[in-house]
Amino acid sequence: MHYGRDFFDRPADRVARELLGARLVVRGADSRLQRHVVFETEAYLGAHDLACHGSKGMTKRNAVMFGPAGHWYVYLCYGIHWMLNIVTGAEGVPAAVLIRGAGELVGPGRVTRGLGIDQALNGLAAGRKAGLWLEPSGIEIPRRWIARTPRIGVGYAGVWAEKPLRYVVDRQRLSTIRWQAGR
DNA sequence: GCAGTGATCATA
DNA sequence: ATGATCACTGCC
Repeated sequence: MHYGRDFFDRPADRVARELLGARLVVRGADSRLQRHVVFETEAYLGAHDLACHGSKGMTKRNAVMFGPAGHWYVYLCYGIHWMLNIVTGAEGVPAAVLIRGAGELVGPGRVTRGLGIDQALNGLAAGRKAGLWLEPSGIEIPRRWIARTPRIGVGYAGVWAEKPLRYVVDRQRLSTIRWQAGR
């Protein structure tokens, strides 16, 4: 079963860390499923977080962030790249987790390009109906394999640019775990 | 190291 | 209507 609203209805930094090792599952046009293990995420905490889109109030673009947890927030960046986020926390709190890497897809723009994701998913609840969801892997990632760093590309955000809200698990080690788990 | 890309948003 | 901005990528 996939992660639902309860899992995402928590602080974004907590969700971002716990999504490491989870599977991002997409149902393709041929209805086959692709699974990609999430290895990099970033947390955007809410209106007080100056790197977060929600910090400037609600707009047409970011309205989904203010809605219920567990919905996809997808927007276009630099005119080319779709960014895939999952909304977290209480309704009215504009928080989300950006999925920056999963499986062989390294980088947030490559994740969406690789999976064929665009604005059609924006606002949909993560799940079977949307054709894209997250599910537990059952694998516990050792805490010491997780690196926390400042978020990428948010230099404009003052002190918030420095907060260690990017979570990365070493991909080499991740592949080792999966192999040990017998897959 | 930096150009490309175009929707979005504030300003008018 | 116009101009600045931008949670990035690929090629120099």
